[in-house]
Amino acid sequence: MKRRSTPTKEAVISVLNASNKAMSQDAIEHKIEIEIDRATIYRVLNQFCEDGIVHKIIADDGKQYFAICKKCDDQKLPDNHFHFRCSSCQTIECLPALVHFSVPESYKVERFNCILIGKCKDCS
Amino acid sequence: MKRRSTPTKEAVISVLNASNKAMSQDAIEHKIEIEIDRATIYRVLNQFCEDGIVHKIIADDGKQYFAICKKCDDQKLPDNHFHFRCSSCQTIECLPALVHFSVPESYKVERFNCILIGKCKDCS
DNA sequence: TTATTATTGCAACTTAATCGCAATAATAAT
DNA sequence: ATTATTATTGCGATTAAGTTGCAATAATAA
Repeated sequence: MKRRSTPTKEAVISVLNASNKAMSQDAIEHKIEIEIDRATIYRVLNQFCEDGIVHKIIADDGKQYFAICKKCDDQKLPDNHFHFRCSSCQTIECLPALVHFSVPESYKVERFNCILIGKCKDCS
Repeated sequence: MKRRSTPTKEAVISVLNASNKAMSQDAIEHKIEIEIDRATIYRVLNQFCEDGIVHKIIADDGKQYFAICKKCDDQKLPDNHFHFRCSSCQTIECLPALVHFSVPESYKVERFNCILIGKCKDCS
């Protein structure tokens, strides 16, 4: 499916670019000036994920968060670092720390979703 | 609140003990012989989590999974290891590998939720 | 045996996310 | 420019996970 550039996509990208945090659909919707439907935002975000422009984090609240991470562009995995959720200010951000692990014989790891929860630098 | 022992609690514990995997409320309900309400199972599971008998994992599908992990009884954190979700058989299990990380200055980590996704030993 | 209160089932509710479909609009073709 | 193609959007409905209030039930203490 060929992609088209639309005001919605530009608005979403621009909000994510302006943020150094991962954002939920809800947070993105509130940050955008123009009115965009919830379903549309999800569709656009998921498309960005498919295209590798954005990565999705499932936080320990079970919700989806989306981020443009400048640091991890050149990495093999699109999203190979830890994420941090602050239990005070409820924000989620990418950490520089990469995830390292070893798995038992004959397990194959395709991707991962690793969140640390605690107090961020502004809240501790 | 003092705890009482009930058939529901015994059934849930017994199912989790018999499993070497983490289980969702739904999976637990289907495995139990007697009929138990969804809300009750959640309440019992969350109580077990509070009491440190069971630990809860939020998988990358956003759903809650519960496990009794024999390995991590004596650890400082109740749940300080990686979890693995098999993208073929959809099971989630505790891995022996502990989570190691470093965070930037002045971040305080309280707990974490780390999942690796891929093919388990039976499916690879 | 009775009293206390933790537990349960039921129904209703909340929230996140998805989906089908018709209308709209970005791009390609003429 | 104009038209045709089809990706995108908004709307409404829907699904699914999980929670909550409340009255009835049952485990434990008295």
